Amino acid sequence: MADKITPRETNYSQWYVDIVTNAKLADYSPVKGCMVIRPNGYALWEKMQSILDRMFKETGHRNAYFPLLIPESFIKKEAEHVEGFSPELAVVTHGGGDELDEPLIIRPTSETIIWSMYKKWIQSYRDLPLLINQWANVVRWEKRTRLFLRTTEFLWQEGHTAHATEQEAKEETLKMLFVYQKFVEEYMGISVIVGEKSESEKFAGAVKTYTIEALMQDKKALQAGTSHFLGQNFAKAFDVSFQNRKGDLEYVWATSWGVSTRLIGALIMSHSDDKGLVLPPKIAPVEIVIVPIYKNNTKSTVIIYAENLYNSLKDKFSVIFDDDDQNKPGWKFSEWEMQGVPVRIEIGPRDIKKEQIVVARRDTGEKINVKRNSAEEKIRTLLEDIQNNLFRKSARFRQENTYQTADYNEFKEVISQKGGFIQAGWCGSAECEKKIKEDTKATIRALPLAKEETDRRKCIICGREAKYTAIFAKSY
RNA sequence: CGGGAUGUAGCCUAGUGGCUAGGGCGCCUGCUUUGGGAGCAGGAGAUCGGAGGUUCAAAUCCUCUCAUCCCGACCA
Repeated sequence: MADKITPRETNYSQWYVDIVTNAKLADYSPVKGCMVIRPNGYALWEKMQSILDRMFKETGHRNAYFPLLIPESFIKKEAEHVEGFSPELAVVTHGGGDELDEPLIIRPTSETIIWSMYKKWIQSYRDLPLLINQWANVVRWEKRTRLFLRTTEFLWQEGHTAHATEQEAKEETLKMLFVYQKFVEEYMGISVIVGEKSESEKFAGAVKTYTIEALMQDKKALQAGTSHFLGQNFAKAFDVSFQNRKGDLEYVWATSWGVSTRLIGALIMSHSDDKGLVLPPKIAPVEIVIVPIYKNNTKSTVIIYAENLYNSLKDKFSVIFDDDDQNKPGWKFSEWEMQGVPVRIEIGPRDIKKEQIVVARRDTGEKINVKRNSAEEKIRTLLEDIQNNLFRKSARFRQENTYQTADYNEFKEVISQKGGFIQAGWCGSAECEKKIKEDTKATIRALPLAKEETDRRKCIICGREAKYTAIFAKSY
């Protein structure tokens, strides 16, 4: 059979599309730019949700749900916010057969509706902090869409918090940024740069935007999560104030932070190979698949042996026993590899004789023989090993594709020939940032929080004193 | 929103004006198989993306339109 997945070398974009469709993660919808998330893709999202949701709750947040439809006037209340989002709004003009008095927008994000409610809920410092998260869908009318990475409608979570002091809101912003970092690195196995966004790249309406940036296999950057310090911008726009202990009225300080189904795209482009999806065990909906191998005369023996193993594992792992009689083992191997299952167990008559099982790992393709009586322990270790290996690979990849330069010609050379992250000095001016973008298509992905010792004290463009060490890259 | 490509069965595809649109995968039935995408036999499935036009005759030519992908400009 012909290969279903276009090799990365041949066409990286097509490879990505092939992975998504062949692993049955998503499919195109009848509406342009929208996608259907299929059970395999949705199971991934549910897994991410459950881990993140736990982390949000551990940091004191509660879930709520705000409406999909927002009065058009709300979005216009914050100047930068409206400017940023106007081009990508979907607007509802009719309802129940009649034209609406005021058009409704479908939320592109929920700051405005949430802050209109916070106005009602916050009067006193005793009402603060208010720590709310919501899991929702949002719609942004995009010119160019790509499965998971940028679709017209997508799923995400958005945290919206209100605080009595600037300091506390800033701490919250960073706290959640680090929650994202932990989640993406420890669970998704993706190494990220943690940093602040430049003025031109920050969220419309934010005072400061922070980001975790990952590097995909094609050496392009992907913003994997953002956390914003909103200052008092929305509090002022929606007149949300509180009385402090002294009885004075003050505006509330705000944050918002989100990750989306785009993370699934990041996951695919970080770990997967030409055989299909590769999933880190901690995020894999199915950790183990057992494939029995038999001839007619050995079938019952093998099935019983395999079923026995399945029963001993099923309470400890997420495991599937693929006893489908229609497909041959080779077909199953390919299929489960395509779907990214981290560990495959093969059991045939030869193994039963030796009281062993064959264990194949998805990340390296390596097969090992494991004694039946130590199976559980070995598999547990192996899953951990795969998880660690994927993260190490991701970290090494990012490191190996991060360059440092103080010379603009070299900068341009690296961006166009190699890709990856480039660390360089930046004076902080929008002009220099713009020039780089025009020359090379690279943007500032982050101003890393971890200040590394560098000797790049000059701006890569203008040669003036550098205020920042910036990470540049072409991005999604 | 510009440039390019593509639309023929669930998927891939042959078919540059001429008879009943051909093949592969998948699907259904039966038998044989099963350690890296099995074999044989039989079977179902297509108003050729849509609309209009040219012609004795259109999947094929023309016009319009819709959709998707790829590449750019804008964005989680």
